[in-house]
Amino acid sequence: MPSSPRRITLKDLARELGVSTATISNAFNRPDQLSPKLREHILTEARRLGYSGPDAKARSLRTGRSRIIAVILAETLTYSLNDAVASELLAGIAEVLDAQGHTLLLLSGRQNTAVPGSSSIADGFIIYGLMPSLKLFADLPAERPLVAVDFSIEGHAVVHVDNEPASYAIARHALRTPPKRPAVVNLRLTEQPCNGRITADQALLSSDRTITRARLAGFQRAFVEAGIDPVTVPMWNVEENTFAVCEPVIADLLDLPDDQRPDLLLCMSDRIALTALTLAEQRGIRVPEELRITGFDGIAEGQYRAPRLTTVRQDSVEKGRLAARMILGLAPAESQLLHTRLVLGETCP
Amino acid sequence: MPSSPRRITLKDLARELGVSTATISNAFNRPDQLSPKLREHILTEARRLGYSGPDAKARSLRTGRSRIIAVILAETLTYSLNDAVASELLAGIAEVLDAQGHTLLLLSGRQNTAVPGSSSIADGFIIYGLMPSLKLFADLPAERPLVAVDFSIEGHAVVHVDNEPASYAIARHALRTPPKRPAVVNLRLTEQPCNGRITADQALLSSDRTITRARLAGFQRAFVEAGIDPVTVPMWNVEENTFAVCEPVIADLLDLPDDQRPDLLLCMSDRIALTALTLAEQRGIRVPEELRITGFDGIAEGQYRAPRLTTVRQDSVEKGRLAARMILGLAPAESQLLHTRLVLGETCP
DNA sequence: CTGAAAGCGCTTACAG
DNA sequence: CTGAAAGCGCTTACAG
Repeated sequence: MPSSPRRITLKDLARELGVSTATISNAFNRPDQLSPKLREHILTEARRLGYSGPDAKARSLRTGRSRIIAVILAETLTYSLNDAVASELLAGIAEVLDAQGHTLLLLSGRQNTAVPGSSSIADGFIIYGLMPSLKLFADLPAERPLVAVDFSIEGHAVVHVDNEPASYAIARHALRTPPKRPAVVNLRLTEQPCNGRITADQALLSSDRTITRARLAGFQRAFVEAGIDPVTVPMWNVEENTFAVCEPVIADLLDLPDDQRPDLLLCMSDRIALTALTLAEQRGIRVPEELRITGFDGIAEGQYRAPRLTTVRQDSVEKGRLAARMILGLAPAESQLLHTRLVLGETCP
Repeated sequence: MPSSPRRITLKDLARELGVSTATISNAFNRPDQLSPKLREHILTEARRLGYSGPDAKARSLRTGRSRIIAVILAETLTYSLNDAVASELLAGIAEVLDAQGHTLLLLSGRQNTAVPGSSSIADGFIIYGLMPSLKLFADLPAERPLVAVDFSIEGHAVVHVDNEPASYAIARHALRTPPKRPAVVNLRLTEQPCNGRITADQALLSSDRTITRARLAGFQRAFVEAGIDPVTVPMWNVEENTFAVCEPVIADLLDLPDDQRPDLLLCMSDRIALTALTLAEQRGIRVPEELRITGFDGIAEGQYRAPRLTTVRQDSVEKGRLAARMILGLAPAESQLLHTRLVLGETCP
């Protein structure tokens, strides 16, 4: 019995205890296949000899299942992990996976060099946000389940929210008090990167490329209904949903001369709206008296402050739970449209 | 050539192309082992036949390495993903792993039933925060690298920050303006769960159980130095670093009669401090005139607002990067103490 | 540069 | 309830 530094295997343990490998395997995986007494003996001895259960790599090869679900995020992991909406989604996914004895593998469609290699380990895939290229999908094992969140992939179930009606609803609410100078701050909506004012010659992404196009459509429907020609409403665009990237755009906008500065800002995300709120406070611009602001998402940070953000709440946690249930086969893999809720805060009463 | 629904394997591909399996494997893994021309042919045909590269499960079993690093979080995944400090840590870890072609598996030491089973797939482990039980470690493969973050495990490298000196520094700064009624709001520091005022008979966790004990020690050193007996400083405790859990505790504290309400709050986290700031604003208590507040962590949310939080900045992203480098063998597996930085905002000038 | 063969550590019908 | 055996899909010395 040479005590090699090598890790003990199921086979070693079987030999040691004088039983077959099947019995050891059953002790760990199918308690009903052997007497409780023998099972107890095996588990005790296993612990004593330093065997901590069947190796996951071998098991997954043998069974074809790893109990790992991969989430592929359109953005970098660094960005996604610090984004409240993506974090909520992940939390919802993790909640369900965990309860079902599965684990979460995080991949990024943006920077990741490991996707082609590592992805085949996962039992299923949840894809969040638009991928920079569709080539990625070609590398995913076609026979494994795949659910998309917040965008559509031909032939797969999608979980998304009612972006257009939600945007329409919040814009209609805001326009009930007629603004003098309404403006829209878009999130990554231009064909070419643009962090600032959108000029007339810039092409916008189509709605199959980004959900923010649907949000703009909702705003514009409300403008038309309120008798405002959408073409006359100035628009800004933000390339990334972070304070650092929003800040110069919002500063640019708030630093316009008083008679040009917008008095209503329809923002496509809470992050944009919160940035506007902070910069307005710093400049002594009173919210909502001189500037009304609306957001989108309903993240905690916008509600756990004073004044609270007027926004649209989308339940990203529930989006995550739903996607995870679909992947695990606990819910039918049918596209689901989640509804949102108008949240009236003090930034646009 | 029956086109089975089964996924094509390396072996199938070898047979199809009339070469050996070794050659196919080399085409994907060791380009230098075959002619570029043959390799190109193989890769092209592979794509045509729907073979997207060697199966990760089989590869990991064969090589013993999965290119997966597991992060085990002390809290639930739901909590951790929504906590700014944990998210920053994860972002730092992900950044390094990604650059090195590795991926991130998220596990929770708190709720996870899958840890025992799934953990053996990972090449290494990063453990964040104190585990509820040390039994967990017994199930981790002993021969794989393990790095702890923010707490110590016998025999393993640790990445942590200078909690005591940092807390001392910010308390000393705050006490430079003598407070009438200073108070401390602790984070999970009592032996028994306590969400509210800490009474004299309550035992506190020892410093090998929680980093917040070191933070309290730093505060108390500054109190003594300022001629204030720490025993006379009232303390509150918060069980979870979320707005929802902090809110009742802070409300309790702010709703004391004016002559008992603290005028200086040393908080052990930015989340606690931000909750205090929000509730103070809602009550019309002026910060910093009537109430000065300090935090700990330096999260973005505390700086991207007005007034900005006076706090201690710890670079959690760098903590994550460092831990990941150690796990991958890019940095020596030696314990590292990171330094923090005092950040003077407007909540305690 | 290529091929035949062993084996990574399991699970699972199947026969007893 | 237990045991012998096949095989999951690869990678890697090794011989040629």
